[in-house]
Amino acid sequence: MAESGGKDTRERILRCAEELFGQRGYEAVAVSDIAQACGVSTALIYYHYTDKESLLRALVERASAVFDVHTRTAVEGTGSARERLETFIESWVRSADEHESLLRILVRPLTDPGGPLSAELLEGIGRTVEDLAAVIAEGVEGGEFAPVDPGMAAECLLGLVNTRAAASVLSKLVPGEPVEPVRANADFIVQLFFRGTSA
Amino acid sequence: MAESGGKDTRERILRCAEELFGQRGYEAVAVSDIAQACGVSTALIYYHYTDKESLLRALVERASAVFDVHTRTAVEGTGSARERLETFIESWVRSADEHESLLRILVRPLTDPGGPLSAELLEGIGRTVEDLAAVIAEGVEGGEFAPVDPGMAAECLLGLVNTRAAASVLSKLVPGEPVEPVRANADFIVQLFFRGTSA
DNA sequence: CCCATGACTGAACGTTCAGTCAGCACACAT
DNA sequence: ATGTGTGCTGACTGAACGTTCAGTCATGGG
Repeated sequence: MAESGGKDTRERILRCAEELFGQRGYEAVAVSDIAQACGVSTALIYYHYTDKESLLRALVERASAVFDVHTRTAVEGTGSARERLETFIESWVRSADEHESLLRILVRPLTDPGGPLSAELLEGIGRTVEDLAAVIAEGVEGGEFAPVDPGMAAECLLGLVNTRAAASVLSKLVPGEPVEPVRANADFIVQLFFRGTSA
Repeated sequence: MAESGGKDTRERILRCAEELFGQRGYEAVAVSDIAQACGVSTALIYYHYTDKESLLRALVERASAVFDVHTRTAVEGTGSARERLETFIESWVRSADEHESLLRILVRPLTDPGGPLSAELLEGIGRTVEDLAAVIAEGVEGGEFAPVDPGMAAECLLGLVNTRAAASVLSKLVPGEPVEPVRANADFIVQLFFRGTSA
């Protein structure tokens, strides 16, 4: 037992921050909000983290760890380009569902540049696009895909999988919109990306 | 000449706000920033607009006017579902390019719920999705499209066209990313949505 | 028993920012 | 001249927020 409180609350603080940042966005959340949310004084947060921004940075690292895996396995994995992209889509969408707040933190600068860490985050997104583009280019050269522009296709693919996160925002905040099951959504994106809507 | 200054500066203020909100996001922009950007005192902004939020509201109305047209003509227009969706895509992407800041203001709550006006904005996005879904449903019933889920397809379509706005953020902030010409982008989305990437 | 250390708090400080207010300048009508 | 209204400003206020700091409390080793 003993001195367990330390690391423990550090983690609790981070999780509260994750949820609040994900729900309301970085600037809309006061440090005192985070403190209150996990029953702790504001000063304690500064005991464990140097900055408000360093809290965000810790979350971004965690988020990158979760989502970058999928891109890396798509690039380095074996199998056809299509197979690798399919598993990319499935695992990304699943992670998006499990770590909704983290994904929102990652992609936020796309609609809100000028926020904190947006330069780093955009760079990360740029790398993801390039990685996906490489896989798509492989597929095009191998005759698996039509001769599409890999860069554009990669952007669109990322746009599609991230639509998941956006859709969950929508469905939570506008009454009519139903929550789609994760699996159905991933399958839908796979179909749309590879076959389009043609009859 | 005479009292021309009134409406004129009112408009100038709004345009400065549009640019700054679009670039940095609502909360990152101080009212005094807007004032400085168009060479005017802070107090004058409060003379013309009651609130900081009312500035945003004025912009949102303007943005809705620009983008809702495309949805309405897609719903009410004549021609096959596919034709109407194609012109929707083309005109939306063109507007996205011309009114980048406005679009960013419109879609921001997707990655940043909890911001100001996010409820209204999300509702508007929800309506757009429903409208598109209706057109897609028509196409499915008429045998034009495969039997896809119209709601999901509509979400994905909107995700695709808005990827344009995101891409422009990307290309401006990460060095490697090139700016794609508008036309090529629209055509790409049309192809991807209707035919996928199949060879 | 004492002291060092780590976890934690309450109260404050400095700054930033949305919003206010009293008043100036100028045009026009009387 | 004198009033009236519109467009506009500089100086200011109150609140919120990030951040700091002095100090409390429990624990565990010497």
